Amino acid sequence: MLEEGYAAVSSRRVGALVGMNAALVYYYFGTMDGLFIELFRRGAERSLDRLSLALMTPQPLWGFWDAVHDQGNSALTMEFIALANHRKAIRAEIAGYSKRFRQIEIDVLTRVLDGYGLDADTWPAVTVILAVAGISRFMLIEEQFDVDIGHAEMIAVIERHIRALEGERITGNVIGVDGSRST
Amino acid sequence: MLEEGYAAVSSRRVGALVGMNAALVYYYFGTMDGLFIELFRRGAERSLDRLSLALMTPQPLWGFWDAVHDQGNSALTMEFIALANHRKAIRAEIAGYSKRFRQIEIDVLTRVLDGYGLDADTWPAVTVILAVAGISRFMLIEEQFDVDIGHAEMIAVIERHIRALEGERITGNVIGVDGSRST
DNA sequence: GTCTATACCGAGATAGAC
DNA sequence: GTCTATCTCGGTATAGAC
Repeated sequence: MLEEGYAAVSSRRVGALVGMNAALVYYYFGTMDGLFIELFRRGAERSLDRLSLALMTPQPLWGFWDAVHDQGNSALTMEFIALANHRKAIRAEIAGYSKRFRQIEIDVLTRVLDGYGLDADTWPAVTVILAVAGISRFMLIEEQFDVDIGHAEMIAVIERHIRALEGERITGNVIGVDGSRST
Repeated sequence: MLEEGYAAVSSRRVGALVGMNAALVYYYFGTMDGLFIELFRRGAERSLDRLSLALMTPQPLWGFWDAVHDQGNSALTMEFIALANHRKAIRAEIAGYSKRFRQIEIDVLTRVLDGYGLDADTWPAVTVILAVAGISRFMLIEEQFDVDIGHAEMIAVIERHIRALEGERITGNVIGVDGSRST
């Protein structure tokens, strides 16, 4: 799916990949849609876990930035968004998870930013979240196309603001993809 | 392509849609890739024209915001990005146009923002561009999924900053998709 | 649970008549 | 320039043996 796009994912190829028969895809997932939904769910649950961990850190803002800035799932997410364009079941799935993500981010960061003394009227927490997430994803997409004009400057600006609120990043808090904590 | 995804675009369907034979697609475009590239080019050229017009306005910042924020092209752009994941020719095409867009934006807005007295060290023009473009596109994607939590607040924050730099928006300057000027 | 066999469809692409 | 005819491939999905 990552290498050749969602259209290249077929029961025959999945079967061949795992060394089994293509018909088993239908036995286990019913339809191809079922397979895609299950695949999306597993990835989304992992991402939710990772986000929660990052937000429980002593530096939740740095944690959020790291979680959202990291590459891994970005290309796959794009593929699912394109896939959702014409598969209603998948569209509903993505919408549901997006809202869950957003709600967790809002719940935690509203308190955190308030604690840092950020004025919620000029910068509501949800706008900080949208800005960081949007800018991050945009840069990740551009990187896929080897377009990185201004990325370094953008990252510098964002990290300057995070630093002003939450202080210098303490590297020991970084949460890995597997939930591990770097030393 | 918009309604059912790029995978649903086939020579047979294109032929049927225009009431002619499927083989003509190959006569005119060589391959399906050729058709996609031509389609992308035409859309991109139109968007480039529109951007240029918006930046020639007496309020280039508002013009930029409108051009990037509106975009009926967003869903189509997502589809092309997904398509580019596994078609090298299209990937190169998108990369090239992205850089052209970015360069025009930088050329104009660097001068404009400097004229407004914005400090280029704390907020280089390219970071303003990336932020506005990234946040916009993120919200447009979310809207496709009926997720709009915090969008109104986000728009308010961005427009407040534009207003602080460029003053109240003068509606007579709005450039339509067709290049027309609203009254 | 895993397989084979198969039905059915539509994809990309080309050859060649007109 | 437009068509018909056709090749080859691989897709989704199901039936039914083992």
